[in-house]
Amino acid sequence: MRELGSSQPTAVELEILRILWELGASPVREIHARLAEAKGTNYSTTVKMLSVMLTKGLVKRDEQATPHVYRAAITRDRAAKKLLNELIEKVYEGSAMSLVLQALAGGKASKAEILEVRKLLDEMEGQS
Amino acid sequence: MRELGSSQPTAVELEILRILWELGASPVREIHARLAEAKGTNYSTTVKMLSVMLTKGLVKRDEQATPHVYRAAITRDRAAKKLLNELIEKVYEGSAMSLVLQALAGGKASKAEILEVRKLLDEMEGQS
DNA sequence: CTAGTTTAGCGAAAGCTTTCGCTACAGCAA
DNA sequence: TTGCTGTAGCGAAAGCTTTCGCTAAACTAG
Repeated sequence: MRELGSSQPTAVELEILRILWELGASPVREIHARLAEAKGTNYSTTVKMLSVMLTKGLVKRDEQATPHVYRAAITRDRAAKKLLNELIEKVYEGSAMSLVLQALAGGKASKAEILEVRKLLDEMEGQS
Repeated sequence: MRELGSSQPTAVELEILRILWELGASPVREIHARLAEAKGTNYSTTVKMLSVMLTKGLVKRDEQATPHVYRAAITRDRAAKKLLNELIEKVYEGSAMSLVLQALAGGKASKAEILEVRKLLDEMEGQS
């Protein structure tokens, strides 16, 4: 019962994705440097993780280049949306707004950001 | 490097929490009925999961009552906030608004919900 | 070419989560 | 009491993620 090409990234996988989103396409060495900095893990571990992620379709690699270059197979925004939907589904059974309210109630939004949200709300109301 | 009493709920744990949030405090039998319906797992599994969750502090139980009654140790909103913060941290390194925009852009909000968000935004601006 | 370094990968170990078999005890029924 | 049903729990198996040792191939310097 596994959906094709849709595994959710696990903890370490997400950590690697974040590095790739930040650095852009990179060779293992660079990715490892960042990962080791945060977690002190072995080079082999990084290589293995990337190979696992390749199998799962979470990253792609250019084998032409030497050393091989890896890049994220999904954008940060798409990943966020996926994880978010999962979260909404799991915790609130589908009510996105409940979650949004939670996030907003967290309170750290700047005026500029609030304005941006308002703008989006306007658009949404205009459409519906 | 484990924070005391702060394990994040795993997949099945979250499923059980959701059942508890819905039903309120319940005996194993009830929880199991729901869980089995969704996943077809064994009664023993449910009991074990609850005992694991008890150890982790995710649920509490009244042992006076027979059969024992379990209830969630955190509210739905607190759990959501925790998971959300984790998500924000992992994916956007702290910018809650980026994520909120993602959620809103999902688009399924009703007018009533949008209004509610506006109200909250008003309050926030009033305070700052 | 040769030795040393970097890159790639496999397979297995370690560590969680999830699953269940088997045991035991409590309460109720005959 | 004896047997039956519902409840509780332990310990180990199964399954996934994460880790690394060891091997080998590719590249670089001398």
